[in-house]
Parts: sequence; structure tokens; C-alpha cells
Amino acid sequence: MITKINVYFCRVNSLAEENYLKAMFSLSNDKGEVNVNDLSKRLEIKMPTVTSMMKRLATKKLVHYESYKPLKLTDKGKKEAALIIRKHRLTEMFLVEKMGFGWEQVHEIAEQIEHIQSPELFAKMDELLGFPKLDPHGSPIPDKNGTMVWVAYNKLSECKAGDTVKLSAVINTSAEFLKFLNSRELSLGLKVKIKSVEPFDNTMVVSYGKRLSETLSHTVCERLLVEKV
Amino acid sequence: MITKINVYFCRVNSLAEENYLKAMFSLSNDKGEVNVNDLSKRLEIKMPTVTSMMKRLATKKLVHYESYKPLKLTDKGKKEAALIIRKHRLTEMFLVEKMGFGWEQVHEIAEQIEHIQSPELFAKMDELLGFPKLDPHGSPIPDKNGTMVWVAYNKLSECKAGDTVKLSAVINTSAEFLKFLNSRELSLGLKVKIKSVEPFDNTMVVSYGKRLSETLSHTVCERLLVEKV
DNA sequence: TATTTTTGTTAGTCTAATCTAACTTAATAT
DNA sequence: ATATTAAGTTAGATTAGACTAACAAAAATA
Ligand SMILES: [Mn+2]
Ligand SMILES: [Mn+2]
Ligand SMILES: [Mn+2]
Ligand SMILES: [Mn+2]
Repeated sequence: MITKINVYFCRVNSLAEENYLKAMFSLSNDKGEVNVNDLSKRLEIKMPTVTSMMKRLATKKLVHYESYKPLKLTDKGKKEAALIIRKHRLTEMFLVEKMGFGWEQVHEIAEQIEHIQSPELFAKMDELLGFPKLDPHGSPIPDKNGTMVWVAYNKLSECKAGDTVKLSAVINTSAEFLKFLNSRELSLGLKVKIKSVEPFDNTMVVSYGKRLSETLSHTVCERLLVEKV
Repeated sequence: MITKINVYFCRVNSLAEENYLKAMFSLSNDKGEVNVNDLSKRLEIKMPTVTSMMKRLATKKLVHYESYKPLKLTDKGKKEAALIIRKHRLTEMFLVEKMGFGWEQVHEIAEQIEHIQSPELFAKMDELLGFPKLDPHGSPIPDKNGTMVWVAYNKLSECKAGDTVKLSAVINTSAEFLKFLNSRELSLGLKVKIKSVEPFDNTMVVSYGKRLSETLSHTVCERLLVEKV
């Protein structure tokens, strides 16, 4: 009688499971809680499916699940989610810095490559990039232990007329928004001076580079993170 | 009454389907035929599963299927298979040439990346590599239409004492074999002179580079493809 | 507080992709 | 030619991951 023994202790998660973990991580509020409904909307997956996946992830010790209570990632779940985000952001950085893609082109590709199982591949990207701390959209890249250091930026929309700030990150990373920023020559690292703020609709008139008077809607200013200089 | 219409005509194949297509392509003989049994062994998937997948691929017009007859890819199936192989080999080339991996490290990674859906990614690899015709193991990279040009190499084992040949490709691309070649400083493009062939076991004594007398087993010589010079 | 709306769960269905057991057809050996 | 073995198929089970319909709990509103 031969008994087959599974020697692969570190069973990896499926693509679907990884996408749930990542979505939970990024939707978590300060309490680390997520609602079934929010997850359902984010993933475009119906609520009953989310519930059943949460039960599965709970048996894998990745999620704390109790009926009708908000969902929480366990420490293990948080770490695994952060490591997927690490792969996502390293990939985006690699695509931009080493392959010449625009920052508006890389998210969709990274959404797939983040699921590749190859520590060597991502270690090599990291090395070739010189161990970057931020991705092309200014978001922090978690380290190998899944630790993510958040820098406390301000929204441009919360700054006042007369302030001079440095563009440091974007909140929305949709291709449309990034293409809009490209069209205005707005990129990370840029110094921007706020000339005036329209009190009625919070539209801002700003100057930067060769552009001495550009008007940015509140919607845009809310999605730009800056540092005071 | 609103009717939902599927506008995505070019439904992509699943990862499983792609792996079957690729395996069929590479197992096909000169007649373009494969047996269920061979496919089953190659993919490490039981025969009934293979049969049912063949029926699915037949409904998708990728495979000609008739009970108890050998399997054949349709022209469409051949093209799709070749385009996956194109992605695989472009990836291997990129990993070796642009990221500094060894030729023995890249197959496993390419096995995953070949399934990424992003024409832009592979077009960029192709461009950065200067539109290569061969992968790091000397195998031809199919073009964008799925056309693959085979060069007729000889096996080193079929050459005679006194011949001088150029190492052009490897048949076996297992990491073990490639590491063995590394250990003997054998790489593609190398000029090798055959000093003698042992009649008993077909072992060859060869010289190349700074190595004036290396002994290669028949097993090794059978897996090395060469051009006469 | 009572009603309505929103959120979440349960139960049951479906497809993809795998398996085993049993059977059939084809190939090989005696 | 017959018996045996190998190859291939059918039938039925299983799991992951999705869905809808119906119901239950919680939150919001009147
Ligand atoms: Mn992204
Ligand atoms: Mn993803
Ligand atoms: Mn390969
Ligand atoms: Mn593959």
C-alpha cells in the first residue's frame, strides 16, 4: 500500500482567489473592514458568489468571516494581498521604465502578470529597476514581507491659492484619466503653482512648466495627490 | 425588452485550451496527426479528459475529431497554437537577452507568460529584441501570422569524426540538460570539432574553445542540433 | 414604531476541467 | 484465427467558480 503524500505545503491561491484578496485589501477602510456589497461591485461578481468565496477564504485562514458582519482579511490574507500588489506594481514600473510603455497602458497588463508564479521574475524586475519604492502612479510598492509604507499626501483640491506643490501620485489610474493628464503635460514630480480657486465650483487655475494658465476641474484636482514645497 | 448582445466576436481560448493546442502542435508528426494517448501523457491529463476536450475544440473549429481516428488541428487551430508558441519564444528571448536570465531558467516562466492577453506586450518585446527569428534554444519564433520556418539541422550524433560543426539548437530544453551544457561551456553558435567517435557506444570526443578534449555521450549528442561548416 | 429599502444568505443550477470505473475498438502476439 | 494488450470512449462523480430566485437580517425612512 503506497500512500501519496502532498509535499507542497505552500499551496498557492487561484487567480480568482488572488483577485478577491487584492480587492479586499484595496477596499479596506481604516478598520480593515469591507462589505460584501462593495466587493461585489468592485469585482463585478454577484453577492452570493462573493459570500461563498469568503467562506472558502475563511477555511484557508485568509479571511475572518461571520454572517452579516463586515469582512476582514487575516494577517495572512493581508500579507498575501500585499505581495500580489507588489507584483502588480513592480510590473507596472518595469513596463514603463524598461520597456517604454506609457503609464496609461500598464495597468491592464499588470493585472494579468501579477498572477505569475515566479519569485525569480519579480526579483529580477526589482533588481533591474534598482529596488523602486513607488510605482509609475506614485503608489508605494510593498516590500518582500508585504509591508507597505504609505506616504501622507494631500489632495490638490485641498490646497489653497498661492500654494506651490509637487505632483506626487494619482488616485484614479484609469487610462482615460491618465491620457487626460498626458494631454495637459501633467506628470509626477512636476511643480505646480495654484494661481486661484473658483469658489463656486472649486475649479483651480494653475501654472506649471511652460503652461502659465491651465484650468483644472475639481474632479481632476481631487484625483491628484501632492506634496507641499 | 432589452436583449444583451455579445460584441466580443473573438472569444479567447482558456488557459487549458491553449495548453492542449500547443501540445497538439508540438506532438504533430509530418501528417499533422496526434494520438489521444500521446497528448494524455504529454499534458499529464487522463485520456477521457483529453477526449472530452477534443470534442470541445472540435465545436470551436480548432480540431478535426472523429472517434477512434488520430487527432488533427484545423488550420485555425494550427495558427492559434503557433501564435501561443510565438509568445512563449519571444518571452524566453526577452528574459535571456533583456533581463539576464540563463537559458535554463526561462521555460517555466514562459509557460505562464505565453497565456497573457496583450498584443502590445509581445509587440514591444519583439521590437526591443529587434524582431528575432530564433529563441534562446535555437527554435524558430513563428511570425505574427503563425508561420514557422524550420531550418533543417543535423543531430551532432549523426556527424562523423573529422567534421567541424556549429552548435545551432538543442532538442531537449530541460533545465537539467541545459545546466549540463553550461557546465561544459557548450552554447549556441559554438564551433565544435569531432575528434573521434567510439564505435561501441557512439560516444564522441570533441574539441571546442579552450576545451581540447571533451567526451560527450550519445544521449547528449542526439539532443544537439548542428550545422556543417 | 412600523414600513420600506438595502444588504447578505441559502438553495439550486450551470459550465469548465478534472477524475475513476467500465466498456469498446483497434492493434499485437501467440 | 484467437487471445491478449493497448488505445479510446462513455457514463458518472467531483470541485471551482460563476449565476438566479427566494428568503432573512439589518439599516434607513416614514
Ligand atoms: Mn495598476
Ligand atoms: Mn488580476
Ligand atoms: Mn520553452
Ligand atoms: Mn502554458
